[in-house]
Amino acid sequence: MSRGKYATISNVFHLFQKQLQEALGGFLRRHFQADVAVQVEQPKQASFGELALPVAFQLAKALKKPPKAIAAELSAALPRLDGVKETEVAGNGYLNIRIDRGYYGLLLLESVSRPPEAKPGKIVVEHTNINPNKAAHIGHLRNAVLGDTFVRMLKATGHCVETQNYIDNTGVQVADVVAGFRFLRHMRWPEVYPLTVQPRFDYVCWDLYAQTSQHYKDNPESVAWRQEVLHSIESGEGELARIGHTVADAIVECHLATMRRLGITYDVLPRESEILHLQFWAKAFEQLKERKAIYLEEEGKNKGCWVMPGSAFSGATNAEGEEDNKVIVRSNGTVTYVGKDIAYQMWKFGVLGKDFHYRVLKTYEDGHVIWISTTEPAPNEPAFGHATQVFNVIDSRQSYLQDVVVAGLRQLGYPEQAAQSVHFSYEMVALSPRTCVELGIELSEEDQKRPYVEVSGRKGLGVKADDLIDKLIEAALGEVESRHPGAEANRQVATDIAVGALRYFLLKFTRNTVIAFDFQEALSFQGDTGPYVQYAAVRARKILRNYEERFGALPDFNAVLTHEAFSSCLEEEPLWQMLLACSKAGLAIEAAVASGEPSQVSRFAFNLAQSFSTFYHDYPVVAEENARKRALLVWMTQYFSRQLEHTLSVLGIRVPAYM
RNA sequence: GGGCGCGUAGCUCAGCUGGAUAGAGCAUCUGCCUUCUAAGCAGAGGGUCGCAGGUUCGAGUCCUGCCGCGCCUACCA
Repeated sequence: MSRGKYATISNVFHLFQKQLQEALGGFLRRHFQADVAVQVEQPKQASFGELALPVAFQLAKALKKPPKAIAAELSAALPRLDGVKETEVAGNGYLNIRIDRGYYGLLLLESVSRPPEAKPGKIVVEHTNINPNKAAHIGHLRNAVLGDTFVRMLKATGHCVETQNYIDNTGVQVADVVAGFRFLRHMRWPEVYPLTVQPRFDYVCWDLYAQTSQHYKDNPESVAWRQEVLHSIESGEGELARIGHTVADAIVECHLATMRRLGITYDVLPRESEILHLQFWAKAFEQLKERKAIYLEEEGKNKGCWVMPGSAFSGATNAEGEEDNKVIVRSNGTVTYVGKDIAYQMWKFGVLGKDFHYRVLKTYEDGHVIWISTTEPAPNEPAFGHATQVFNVIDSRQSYLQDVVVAGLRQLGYPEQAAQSVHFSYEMVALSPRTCVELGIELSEEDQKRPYVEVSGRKGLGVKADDLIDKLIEAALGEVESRHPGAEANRQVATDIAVGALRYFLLKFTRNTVIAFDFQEALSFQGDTGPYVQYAAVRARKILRNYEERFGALPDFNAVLTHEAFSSCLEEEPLWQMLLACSKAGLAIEAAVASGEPSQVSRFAFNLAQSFSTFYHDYPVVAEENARKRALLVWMTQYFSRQLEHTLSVLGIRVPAYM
């Protein structure tokens, strides 16, 4: 739980825009007695100026005048505003504003980068949440990368964030793998344990889980194994429970290692086993009954179950046109997953009236500590939870269940917590038919016609995360080797590129787009990709290095870059456009946080990189003969470098040492 | 049946609270490596924004109805 380490970003454009809005708002009140919120847009075309005000359209109705006339009147009456060079009426009534480039350049030069203003409250983001019974696949990666990036975005904008990764170590999926070891492979704990300390134990379980699922399908009576394992795990006694814990703990380690490769980590891992043993559910059950959020069904198909009425969470009706109630406690007295999830969500907000204990699971070289829940108190335990807002990163297929959880909070009398519970949903990652063929997956005729095929852990159908990362590293290594044969850091560079490519690939789609995963696309390092953006960052650094080698040091920018210098140099449109784009980094990240859409950040990074690539091609910096212009170019390179690298750090993408 | 989402260039996707001539990447074609690395740059072709109505100064964007596709709708998670 921490504020960002992202110390700095220059957010001048945002501030400039705000000032302008305020000045204009004041003017409108005085001049037209009109109290309107001044909207500011980005003009469609750069030639229209830097800011477009549709204010005349807003006023047209009230003033009963055509927008164009109002815009003209406004333009004429408007007092001089700091940093505004001129205003212009365009289109059907837009008031376009051209920024004084010299003024703006100085503003950027003098702007002190400072940490974002600390926002009040505490945000809990829960992501990853992979069942600890098999290797992670690309679907899990989308979850983790989205969650991790959103965490970075929040920290970069000054929020206090705690990252949780919930571990369902007592569930059906773990039970099935345990059943596989014990009953299918007839192994006892002493035989299972050595496997768990082998590398890629998660791959062993991947196959075993698929095998067990298939066995259930062929021998339905063997599903009884699952019950036996679950009972053992729940009581915490017996060999099955022991195998279960050993397996789950080992797989969690595998998952943490996989995510670590992508720069993803967590603050705390709350486990299902502690929710069970600390009786979180009993506490929630009390409250749910007491506040009449659920009731005991006395007839019908749900007889003997405690259910939440369908009216509480949706207007959905079933095939018979009746409202669908949701079973929270089964007729045999056991609680469903949703029930436990309600208790967990209450805990996140600190309204359950119970808490975990914690111990340190591991400490990384950089000092980062991951805590894990325990049942026993320990000295100097940190406090987790007690959030003011909670984001649950969970795929959109579970929106129904998330609705039930939120309804639970509302019915319990926690309307604010309900309102602050956000299902940060995203669509699944499927496989393109072409990739299925590559993987040797046989497709039915039906599936061949579809644009994508759903992955299935149960069937062992999917692309394992570590395989994909390995494949990306190999591909990147090939490219790096061809450019820098035998160079020392090639392995590290290839890894940075692979991770950049993967994270970018998973982030470039908006959340509600189904990704049809395709190897060819994911392995591409050209165009709209992570490596393209990294390449721009690498080139910018190289220019700065070359400049220092050639001239000893960077120029004294404050001395050389005057208003006049900026004014004349920034007459050149491409230079101005790039500078302007760079100055919008902070705005882009804030907008992306507001809309909850990490893809906006990756798109911004790409556009910025494009803008620099053109600059790189058109303006040889070090070779520039005019000293003043050379200073401006190298300053711009430095400014770009800072802004892009900040944006990349928010995306969790590293800048390789070379490319 | 109901809930949610999607349908934009050959393919994969952007398009913020309605705004100016609908944008990228890939693929195709044409140029550019004795110049800070060509994982790059410049350019060309390619569109009835699923269909039909409506709302208004203005609709890819909002509303209604269709058509097609996906996911969800378990005493599984």
